[in-house]
Amino acid sequence: MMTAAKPESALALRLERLTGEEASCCVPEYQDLAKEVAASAGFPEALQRVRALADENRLLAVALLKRRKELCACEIQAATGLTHATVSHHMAVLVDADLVRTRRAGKWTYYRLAQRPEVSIP
Amino acid sequence: MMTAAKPESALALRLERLTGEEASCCVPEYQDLAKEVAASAGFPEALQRVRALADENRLLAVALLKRRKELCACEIQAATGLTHATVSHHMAVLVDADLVRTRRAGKWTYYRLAQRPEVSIP
DNA sequence: CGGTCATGTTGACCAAAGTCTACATATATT
DNA sequence: AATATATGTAGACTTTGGTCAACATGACCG
Repeated sequence: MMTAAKPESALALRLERLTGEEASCCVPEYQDLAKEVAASAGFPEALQRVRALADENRLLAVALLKRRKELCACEIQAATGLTHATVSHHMAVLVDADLVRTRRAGKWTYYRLAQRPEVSIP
Repeated sequence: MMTAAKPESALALRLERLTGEEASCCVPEYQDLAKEVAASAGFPEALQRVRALADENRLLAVALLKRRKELCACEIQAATGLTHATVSHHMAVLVDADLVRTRRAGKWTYYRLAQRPEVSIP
């Protein structure tokens, strides 16, 4: 189900590395602020959401789901012209980001937008 | 100034390629809908915006700009721990996407959020 | 059951994008 | 002018991530 690993963000590592070096003007202040923001509740979620939308085909999928309430995987495949494997991958990313929900009906898997598919700056 | 080329979207090419082949269920319908949506006014802009935000450091930058009204490049460098070259690159992406504006004051370049830095599903 | 259809999963390939060093430009200061 | 500071640019390197073919799963139907 597309496990989204979070192995110690590169940003956090870089900020850590920077600590103590050349404190030119107001480095520590902005460093602390950055750490605070990056560690805040909404930041990782917001990042995951915008990254999920930052692909032409995934954005198209959610845009289509905004117009048709539900679409099955094969319909999204038809709309995008991708292989079913790629469609499955993309939809998993959207589901992981909680932008899309799934409903299983027999052989078919239907996708629909989550209640609040909004994205915002954290 | 970071020219964002738009060389005949891969999606459009794939949709074109698919036309006429194996019209299984309702392929043409969703194909047409997809083309219509992808070609609509808001789609390319929305895609550019979410892609601009879909990076940890750029999202951090706009999140900081949401708290401090203005930041100069060196402050963003301090906050992210990146080199000034990389910061310059990232901010250019945000400016290109019209999420951030610049103001030049002597040696310093100040960045602030654009009036409507919202992102939405097209 | 055995077969077919719709979908999920895995591994490999490759293009896109982030990052850095080195160099260039611009503004201010002495 | 000459030097220092702040930022932009160009090229190379490296990682990320989109894509597909091949295989696996799961549900329906004869």
